[in-house]
Amino acid sequence: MPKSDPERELPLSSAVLHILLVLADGERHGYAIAQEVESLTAGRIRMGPGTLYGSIQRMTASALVERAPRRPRADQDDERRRYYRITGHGQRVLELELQRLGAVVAIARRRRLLRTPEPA
Amino acid sequence: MPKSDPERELPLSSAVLHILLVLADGERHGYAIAQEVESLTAGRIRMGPGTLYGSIQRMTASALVERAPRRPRADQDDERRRYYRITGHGQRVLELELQRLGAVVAIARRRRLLRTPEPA
DNA sequence: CCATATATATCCGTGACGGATATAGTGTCC
DNA sequence: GGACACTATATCCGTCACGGATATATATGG
Repeated sequence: MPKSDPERELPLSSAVLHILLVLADGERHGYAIAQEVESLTAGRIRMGPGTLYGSIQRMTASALVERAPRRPRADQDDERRRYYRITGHGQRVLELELQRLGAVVAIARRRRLLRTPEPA
Repeated sequence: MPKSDPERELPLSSAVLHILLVLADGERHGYAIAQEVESLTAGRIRMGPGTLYGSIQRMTASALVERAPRRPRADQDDERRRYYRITGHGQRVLELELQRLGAVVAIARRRRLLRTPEPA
């Protein structure tokens, strides 16, 4: 049996899913994550500081993400920023969750509950 | 402005989404909903009685679902059952949520985070 | 008849959510 | 230079969803 079954952590909350989705693209600091989630979802998902930093703390504790050494060149850095990256475990959990959601959407399409087709 | 904006109720919890998804197919009683959610999701989503009846209560209070008069022929009925149906409001909320999830899945596919294609 | 499945309901501990608040550096407009 | 908005993180804490435990009762199958 596997040490820690990623399936056990599903389903993810909306906040956790979107944070993982953004971090899967590369390292980000907290505030940048929140901004990118908002633009990525056309403003539908907005995270206040409580949800943002609270979620990051819980996700760090469950090893979905981890602190990353500061990256940008010092001259364009902001000392206050704290960077995070997705872990291998986080990637596995994210993929499982996306598969699960993909299956839900597929069922909805088959039942004609979702008219918009998958865009190319 | 609309009387009650369905977008305001998103994102849905996993339990609420799946209950709506099952009820969109037709009336069901509580226990049947839980069973169908489990089979529909290949056992990935299981609802204990607390989540099931608690969610139904909250969903009734927010008019996503409503009690339905008992339907089956009396000779094959079970008096204990309570049937529920999705409301027009519930249908609108469900469709919006499915569109939102479809967009998330589409983003994941574009980023190669989800390998499985949409099945025909 | 006895166990299991069906069916609903409530209780309640745990914990996520998220607005409010605090702090402080940065940028910009007038 | 002062005001204001934005950037950036963090904690506090009230509210409420979640979900296991428990209770109750009928239906079903061996």
